[in-house]
Amino acid sequence: MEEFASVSGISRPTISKYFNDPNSVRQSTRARIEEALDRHDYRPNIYAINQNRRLTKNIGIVVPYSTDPFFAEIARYIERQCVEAGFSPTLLSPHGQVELENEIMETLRSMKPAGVLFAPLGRASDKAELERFCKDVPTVLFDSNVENVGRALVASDNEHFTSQMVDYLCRTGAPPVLFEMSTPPNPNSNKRRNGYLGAMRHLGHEPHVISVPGEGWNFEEIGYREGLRVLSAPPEGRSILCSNDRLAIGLLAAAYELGLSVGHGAEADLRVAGMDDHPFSRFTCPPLTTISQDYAAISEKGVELLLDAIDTDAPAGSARTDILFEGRLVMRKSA
Amino acid sequence: MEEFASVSGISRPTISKYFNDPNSVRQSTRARIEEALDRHDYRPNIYAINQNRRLTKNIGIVVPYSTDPFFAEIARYIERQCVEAGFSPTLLSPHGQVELENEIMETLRSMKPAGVLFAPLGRASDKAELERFCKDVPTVLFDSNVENVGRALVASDNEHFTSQMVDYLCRTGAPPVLFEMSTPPNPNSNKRRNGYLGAMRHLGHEPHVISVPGEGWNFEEIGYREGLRVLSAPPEGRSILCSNDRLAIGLLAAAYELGLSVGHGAEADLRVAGMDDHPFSRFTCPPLTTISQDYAAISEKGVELLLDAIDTDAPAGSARTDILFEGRLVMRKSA
DNA sequence: CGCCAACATTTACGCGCGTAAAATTTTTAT
DNA sequence: ATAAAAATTTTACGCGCGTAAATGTTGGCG
Repeated sequence: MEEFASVSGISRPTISKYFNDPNSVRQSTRARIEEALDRHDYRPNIYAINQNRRLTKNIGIVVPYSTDPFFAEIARYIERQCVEAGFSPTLLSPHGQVELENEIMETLRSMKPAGVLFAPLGRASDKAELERFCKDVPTVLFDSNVENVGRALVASDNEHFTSQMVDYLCRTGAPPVLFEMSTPPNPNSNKRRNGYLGAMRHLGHEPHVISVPGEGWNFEEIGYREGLRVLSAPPEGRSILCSNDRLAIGLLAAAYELGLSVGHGAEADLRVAGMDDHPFSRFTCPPLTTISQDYAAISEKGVELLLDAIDTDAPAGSARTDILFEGRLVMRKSA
Repeated sequence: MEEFASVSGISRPTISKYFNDPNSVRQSTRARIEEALDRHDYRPNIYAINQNRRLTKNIGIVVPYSTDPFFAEIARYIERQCVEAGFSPTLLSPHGQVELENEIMETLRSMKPAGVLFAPLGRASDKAELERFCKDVPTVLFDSNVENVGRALVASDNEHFTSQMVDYLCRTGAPPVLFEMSTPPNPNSNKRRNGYLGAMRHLGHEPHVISVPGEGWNFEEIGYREGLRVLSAPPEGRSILCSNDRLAIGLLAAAYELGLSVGHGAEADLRVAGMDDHPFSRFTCPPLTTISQDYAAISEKGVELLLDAIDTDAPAGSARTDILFEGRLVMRKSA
C-alpha cells in the first residue's frame, strides 16, 4: 500500500480511506486512485485489514443442511443480498449435527463477523451455546425459531401455512390427515401440527395425525418408507397433508409404487399436498400442490434486519423483532 | 498471546509453535499449554496468523452451482476431507455465471489459499483467466475438464458412463436414443455424447441423438418442456437415455403428464435412464435407472492430489495427473 | 560425570494495514 | 477576496502474530 500510494501520488492514509469507502474521498482523488489502480492492480490484504478493523465486513450464514435444495436456494439469495450491501458472506452448515453447529459458532467467533444470519438446527441445537453466541455477535435467526435468542427472527408463519392448506383441502374435498415425523429435527413441524389441529377444529372436523418414526434429515427416505406402510391401507378421506415437501416427495414415490393414482380428479385414489414449495416439487408425479415460501422476501428482510442490528447496539433487554411471512398456496395437480 | 504465554509460564514463540503444530513441541510442554488453555480459553487471531504466514491453511472449493444437490453433496464430502487434513475449506459458487466465476478467482487470490479444488463452469469459463489463476494457486480440477489447466484432474469417465448404460439398455431391450441439450453448459455432455455414439456403433446400431434447445442450468425445466414435445411422438424403440439425471427428472414428469408409463416391463410405454445418481433419482416415478458417481472416491482423491500439489512445487511443464473414475450401473425401475 | 542433541527461551524485527492527531492544502460559502 | 469548512498529508503508533538468531535449558547417553 505504501508503494501504491507513492506511485499514485497520494498518501497512504487516504488510500486506506478509499478502500474502506470510495465515496469518503474527494471525487478527483478517487479518480486518480482508480486510474492508478488499473495501471498497477494493487489489492489490499484482507487479513491485515481484518486484523486491524474491530469489525470485519464478513457476514456468516448458517443453514442446518446445505445439501437441502431449500436451504441452498435461500442461502444463495442471502449471499447475493450481502454482497450487494458490501459484505463478504461465508456459508457454513452443520449438516444436521449439533457438534458441528457448536464448532461453527467457534469458527464464526474467530471470524469476528459484523453479523450472522443463523438458521438453527432447532430441536437439536445447544440452546445455551446459541444464546451465548448471540450475546457476542449480532445475529438474526431465520427459518426456524429458538425462543428469545438473537436480535430478530425472520421466518414463515408455519401455523398459518397449514391452516391455509387445510382450508383449501377441505373446500375441495375430504378433510386431510396430517403426515409427519414423530420426532422432527426441526421445530417448524410442531407449529405446522398446531396449525393443522387448530384449522381442523375450527372447521368442525376431527383432526387425524399420522406420526411416523424416523430420525435425521432423510425426509424423502422416511416419507417413502413410511408411505409404503401407511398407504397399504389409505386413510379415510384419502387426503394427505405432508408436514413438508420432502416427506411428500417420498410419499408420492410410495404411492406410485403401490399403483395409487394421486390427484384431485374424481378418478384419483389419493390427494397429497406438501409445504415449502421445494424446488423439485414442480417435477414430482404428479406436480405437488404446496405452500410456497417467499425466498426473496425472507432473505431481503433478514439481511435488512441484520444490517440494522449491526449498526445499532443492542439495547439490552429490548424485545426481539419477529417477522413472519405468509405463504402462497400453489395449486398443482396432486391435490 | 503475550498474555497467555505469561500465565501459562511459557514463551510466546513456543506458544506460536504449538498452534502451528502441537506435535512440534515437547510432550511435557504441550501438556502445560493445553492445561493453561482450558483455564483461559485463548484462541489465536486467524487474521494475524494468515497475514504473517506466506501460505494460509485455507482451501477454496468452487462448484458451478451450489444449489444443485449433486454439487452440494460432493462439496460436503470435500469439506469434510479438508477439515480432517487440518485445513479450513471455503465453498464458493458462481451459480452458472462467468462473471461470478471470475470474481471468485479474485476472491480466492486475496484469500491466499494453500490450494483450490475447482469444478469449472466448463464451456462458459473464461479459460485465459482460469489458466492464469492456476499458475498462481495450486489447483485441482474436478468434475469437469478444461484442457491443460490445473495440477490434476479428478472426474468421472463420462464416455464410459454412456457406453456402460448403452450396453445395458441394448442388452435388455431396444437401443436407446440420447436425449440431451444442444448447448449444454457443461463439457461433460459432449463426452457423454461421444460415449453414446461410440457404444452404439460398436454394437452395430444407428445412433440417434435428440438435441433440445435450452439455456442455463434449469435442467429439469428443460427436460420437462422438451420432454412434452418429444414424447408426443415417442422415438422408435422407446428407450431414452438422458444426458444427466436432472434432464431425466424433467422428462419423467413430462411422461407422467402425458400418461405414458415408464419402466422395463413389457407393458411399459417407455424406458428412461439417466446419469449421475442424483440424490433425488431414487424418488422419481418410477425410480430412475442411472450411473452412480462415487462421491466419496472422487472427493478423497481430489483432496489427496491437492495436498500433494500443495507441498510439491509444480515442476514447470510437467504433465497433469488425470484420474477418471468409472461409474456403477444402478438398476432401478425406469429402465 | 560430562557431553551432545533436542528443545525452549530471549530478543528483535517485520508483516500490511487501521487510525489518531496535528499540520497543511483545497474547496466551498460568504 | 476572505473566512470557514472539508479534504488531504504527515507523522506516528499499534494490531497480533510469524520467524530468525543467539542463548539457555533439559534429558539421555556413554
